[in-house]
This record gives sequence, C-alpha cells and structure tokens, in this order.
Amino acid sequence: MQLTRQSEYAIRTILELSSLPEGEFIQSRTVSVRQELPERFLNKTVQILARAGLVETRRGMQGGIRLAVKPEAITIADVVGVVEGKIAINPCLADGYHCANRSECRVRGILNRAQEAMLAELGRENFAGLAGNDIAEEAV
Amino acid sequence: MQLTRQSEYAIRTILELSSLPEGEFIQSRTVSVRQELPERFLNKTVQILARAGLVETRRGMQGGIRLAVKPEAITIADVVGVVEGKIAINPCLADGYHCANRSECRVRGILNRAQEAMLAELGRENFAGLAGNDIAEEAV
DNA sequence: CTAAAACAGGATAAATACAATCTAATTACT
DNA sequence: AGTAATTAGATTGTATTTATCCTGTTTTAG
Repeated sequence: MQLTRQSEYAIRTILELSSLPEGEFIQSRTVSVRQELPERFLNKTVQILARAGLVETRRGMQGGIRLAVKPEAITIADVVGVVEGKIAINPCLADGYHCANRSECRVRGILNRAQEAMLAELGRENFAGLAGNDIAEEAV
Repeated sequence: MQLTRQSEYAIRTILELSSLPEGEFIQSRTVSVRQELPERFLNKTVQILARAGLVETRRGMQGGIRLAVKPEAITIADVVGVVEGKIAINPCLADGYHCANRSECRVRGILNRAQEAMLAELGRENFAGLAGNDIAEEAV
C-alpha cells in the first residue's frame, strides 16, 4: 500500500521544474543531484513524464527538460497517475475486472470511496502552490 | 499502490465470520473453499488475525475460527492495518522516518491528508453493516 | 564537420516484496 | 489412542520494483 519510489522521484522532479522561471530548461542530471536521485533511473522517469506530455525535453548541448504545461495545471494525482497508471487500490477496482457480484459488493463500495477520497486530496492542490510560486499562496 | 492480496483475503475472511451466528466456529478450510482462497496461505493470514486479537482459534476436532470481537467493532481499516502494518502511502509518512525539511514539506502535507482521507473512509463502516446483519442496515 | 553534450530506448541485472507451499509440531476433542 | 484441526518455521516460486548498461539519436558549440 505504497506509492512507488518512482512516483516520488517524479513528484520531486515536477516540483523542481515548477520552481524554475517559465520556459527555462534544466538538465535532468542537475535534478538528480539536487534531489539526490539515481541519475539513470531518473532518466527513465523523465521519459515517462515526457511521453505523457507533462515534460518537454531537448537534446544536445544546452538541452534539458522543462514543464510542457503550466504548474497550475499539474497535481500530484496527475503525476502519480502517469507513473503508476490508473490507480486501483484493489484489483476489483481496476478497469476490466470482472466479478460476479460486483454491483452489490459493499466492500468494493467502501474501497472505491476510500480511493476516491485519496485521489481527491492528491488532486486538490497544484504544483504552482506546492512549489511556492503561487500568487495566492498566502491565501491557501 | 495496491492493497496486498492478503489484505483482501483477510477482509473476506472477517466478512465471512461476521455473517455467522455469534460465537460459532467455522473451519478456515471452509472459508477458503467458500471464498476461493488458497488454503495454506489463508492459514497464515488467519494466524495474523488471531495474533492481533481479531480472531479466535480453536484446535482439534470441532475446532475452527471465529471472531474474537463483535463485527460492530471491526472496520476494513482495522483489518488492513493488522495485515499490512501501519499504513504509510509514502515512506516519508512512516513512523521514525527522518527528513530534514519534514515540517515545511508541502508534498508530505498533501500525501498525509490523502492518506487520512482514505483511512477515514476505510474506517467509516464496520463489519456488522458490511455483512448485512446490521439492524440499521436499511438506514445506511 | 566534428566532437561533445544531453536525452532515448531496449536489454538486463539486482534487490525486494509478495504469494504460495511444504513439513512437522502442537492441541483438543472423542 | 486416534483423528481433526490450527501453529509455526522454512522454503520455494513469482512478480514487481529499482537500478544499471550500452548503444543510438539529436543538438549545438567551435
């Protein structure tokens, strides 16, 4: 019942990128050093974020990575969803799962509500606020 | 980000026990057959539940297992907590974890709230209600 | 145009954790 | 005693997670 380490790495990467001036690139190596993350593994994670359209990459000298969308538009729920795929805290909540008494199962109902409650919290605040560069930060 | 299968087995076991007449024993083998759970693995799970004081066991002929407390006093959160230990959806939320800026970390704050929200839902309803032998069931 | 910088991506290895099984022992009832 | 049931530790099997390696491709500085 834990997020993977890769999810945390991704969160910290997005957090790092969110605190940069808009449009600026930073090398993934720098992220790995600053956040003390294993460099090669982080590269994989960045690829996932890039394929999902959260991060933009540029190769070659002066290359690096940056957000592909505004930090205001990204939440922890988004990042975790990208890295781990659609979340299902129990197999019976996953898409395509078949269970005879799926509809009447009260356990499933509770698990579902618990999952929704968790995801709601993970999606409540965006990375502008998390990175502390949100204008309304004081008002939160 | 999933409960272990063992957690689900435990939930289904408690559910099965909750629907029995109070005080009655049932063999763990019967539970494994009815719920289609691997018998030997379920035995392990029952042991965990027994050590935690949720289930009572009796050996020998006419033996079996039964709830050690009333179904009203058990929630899914309890069962999962027993099987998986204290839940921490990220290492930084676990007891004894040390992190320099633990206090100001806003990510940690969100993860914590998400976890609490989930646990609150998992603890909202008890097994009397879940097993359908709750007087107030219709009113839920 | 070439060399270096930086990401891309597949393959693979190492480490963990999860799930399941096996064997033998203990307990309790008849 | 004999049988039925749980107890417990050891062990095996499997899947997932984490991490690394190597080679390739793109970009740009010089």
